[in-house]
This record gives sequence, C-alpha cells and structure tokens, in this order.
Amino acid sequence: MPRPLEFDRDRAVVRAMKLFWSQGYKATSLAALLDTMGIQRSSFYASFGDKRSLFIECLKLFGQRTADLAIQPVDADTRPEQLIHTFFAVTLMNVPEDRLHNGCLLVNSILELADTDDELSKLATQMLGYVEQAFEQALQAARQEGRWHSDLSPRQAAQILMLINQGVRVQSRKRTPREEIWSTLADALALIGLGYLTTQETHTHG
Amino acid sequence: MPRPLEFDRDRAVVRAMKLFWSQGYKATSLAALLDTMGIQRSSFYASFGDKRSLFIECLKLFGQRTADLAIQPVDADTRPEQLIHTFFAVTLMNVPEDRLHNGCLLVNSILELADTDDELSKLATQMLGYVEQAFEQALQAARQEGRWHSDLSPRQAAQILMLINQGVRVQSRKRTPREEIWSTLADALALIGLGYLTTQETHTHG
DNA sequence: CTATTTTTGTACCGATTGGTACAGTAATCC
DNA sequence: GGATTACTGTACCAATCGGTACAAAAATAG
Repeated sequence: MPRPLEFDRDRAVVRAMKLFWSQGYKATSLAALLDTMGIQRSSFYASFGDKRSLFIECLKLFGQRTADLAIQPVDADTRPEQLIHTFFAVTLMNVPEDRLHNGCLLVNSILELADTDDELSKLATQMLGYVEQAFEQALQAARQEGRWHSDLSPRQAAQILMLINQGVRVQSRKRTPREEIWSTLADALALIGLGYLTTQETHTHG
Repeated sequence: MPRPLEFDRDRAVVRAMKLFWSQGYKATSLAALLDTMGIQRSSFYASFGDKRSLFIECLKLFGQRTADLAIQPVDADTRPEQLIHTFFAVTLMNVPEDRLHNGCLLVNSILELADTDDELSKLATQMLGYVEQAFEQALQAARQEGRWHSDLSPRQAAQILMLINQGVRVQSRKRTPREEIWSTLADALALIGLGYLTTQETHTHG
C-alpha cells in the first residue's frame, strides 16, 4: 500500500556522524545536518525523531566501529603488538588528512557535553569503555598464551593504553604533524612493552 | 573627574574563566556570564569588548597559570620527579571534586573549537605548548646535572608527558574515580623513569 | 553647585536555534 | 481507478543567541 522504501537511512546516519565528528554536537545545526544528509526537514523528524536521538545513534555507531577495530584480530598467533599497531594504523595513520584532524567523536563528545548533557557524555564514556575492555581482553589472552610479557597487569596496561589513546586524539585535533604524533606514540608504546611501530610506516590515505 | 574605579575586573575574569572551563565556549551564554561576573551588559561590552575577546583573556590567564606551575621549582636540587609530582598534585589531585571534572580549559577548547574557530584553537594549542616546553627544559636541566637518567631525550619525554597529561584531562572529564586516575597516572609515569607517586597520597581538597 | 564618567537597568535589534504544521506530490498495493 | 504512505517544500513558531542603544543614577573632581 505505502510508498515503498525510505531513502538510504544508513548512509544518512553515517554522513551525520561525520558532521558531528568534525564540528561537535552543539555547533552542528539542523540545517547543516539536513544539507549533508540530503533529506528534508519533515523526513528527518519522521525517521530520527530528534537531533539528540540522531546523535545517540551516531555515538553508538562510532563506538561500535571503534570497538570492532580493537577486537578484530583474535586468532591465537597474532601478537598484541600487531593488534595495537593495526588499531592505531587504521584509526590514526592510514586516514585522510581531514579525518585525522577530527580526533575521536567519543573523546570530543565527552569533553564537550560533560557539563551540559550528562547522559550523552556518559554514553560516550561507556562506548569508549568497551574499547578499553577490548584492549584488556586481548592482552589477557596474549599473556596466558605467552605472547606478551610485562610487569604490568593486562588491566593496568589497557588503562595506560587508553590514556595514550586519548592523548593522541587530542594531539591530532591540534594540527600536530602526522609524523610527530606517530613517533611520540611509538615511544610511548615501546615503554609498555608494546613497541612495534617504526617511523618508516607507509602513509596510505584512504 | 570621573566616577573612580571600575568594579573588580580581575575577579570577574576569573569567574568567567571558571564558567568557560566547565561549560565550554559556545555553551556559555552571555546572560550566564553576566550573572556569574556580577556585572551589567553595558559594563561588559565597555570593559571586555566581546565574548570572544573575553574568552581569549581567559585562555591566556589559564595558560599562564598552568605554565607557571610547570616551571615553578627550578632550584638545582629538586628532582624532576618532584616537579612532575607537584604539577599533577596541584592541578589534579589536590583539587575540589567539581573542579576535577572540569578537566583542562585548554584541552577542552582545542577539541571544541578545532573546526569552528581555528584562531582560538590555535591559541589554546600554543598555551599548552608552553607547558610542554617547561617540561622539556626542566628535564634538560635535570639531565645535565645528573638528576635524571633515561634512554629518552628530554624532548621525547616531554612529549610523552604531554600525551599522558592530555589523556588524564580526558579521564577526569569523564567521572572516573580520583584514585583510578591517580594510580594509572602513577603507572604511566613510572615507565618514563619519573615514578614517584604513591597511591597513598593525601587528598587535600582546596 | 557643575562637569565628567562609569555604572545600572531596560528595551530593542536581526539572526539563528530546534521543532511543528501542513499542503502538495509521488509511489506503491489492492 | 482509489487508498495508503513517504516523500518534497515551505511557512511558521517561540525561544534564545550575541550585540547595540540609550536614559537614569551614582560617584568622583573641580
């Protein structure tokens, strides 16, 4: 009976996410969202209900994607160095210039909304927590199978890893040169016994 | 001839700074500023010119205060561990609960304004750079006088220190328990050869 | 007193905010 | 065809935004 399918909903959410990612929640106006998503005002409220509701969708999407990257290679012969290396390569190094300067949507949102919208900030914090958990589990597994040795517990190492990760996202939001971020990151990882990166890494811009 | 002095200008700036610090630049309305500063609209524009100009003053004030804390103890017998320890104790640990959750105004501003106001974001980045320079100079001096030994250069260590610092500010903007931040920080510092902190630190709330 | 200047207190401005309402159109099923 | 539903497009809403204008009051100096 009805007019068949909607427009491409998933694409629209991804586009909205990218806009929130670069501009922040408050600074992204509804008009800008409609423009980027390529839909009309009426369709927007019919499909997403609210600017805030859409933002929640975006946070969850971003968090899911990020956590997936941190879990991905769980086969028994990959060393944790490789896991960490891949994570930072995909989310930081092998990323186009403009996306690099966006930092991390979760970190950005936590800082922006900590005092104005606790609920949203908490959600972003929670999503980032999943990433830290993924780190910890990977290190835990690696330790049990003798693929990682350190004085630190997996928990401790994961926490420091998240500290470093957050620091890097701030660093990339400034316009710090790629190579400087990379080399500092490499130095820091080496200290936790997760050294692996070299400064001669290829820069594949996607 | 004229009506004598103004109101207390410095106090007003400090109050504005605290508001920006907790809420961010965009989320802080002029009405809220006037209320906190205790002045009238007309006086505001006469004394500060602009919301943006006032914010610049606040960034510089905050940056100056923070950098001073990082330079302060330069006498020849203080070890860099003590310098770092004091820095984090004063700016993180011995701080009232509400202020802890504000994070760092510079970091907050860099993230919030990176895409909407390059000039402000650059300014915040610059002020934070002074802090990193202070770290580096302290480590440089300490190394020359044999008070610090590490495989890392002072530059490298200062960069990692800033990475950790930024990570900690994000961590405190989430509502991570004080003790957890502190212990992770202690673990991280120990790795750069700047271990000093203990988890039994006194919590002096000012 | 008068002159000068900085306050206070309102009133107002155009622009933009997120959100609602609704008429018209197009695409499907029966 | 008619019924139903999802779209486009526009008009509109109250609220808030940062900023300006200006009259009245208050505090100094002479």
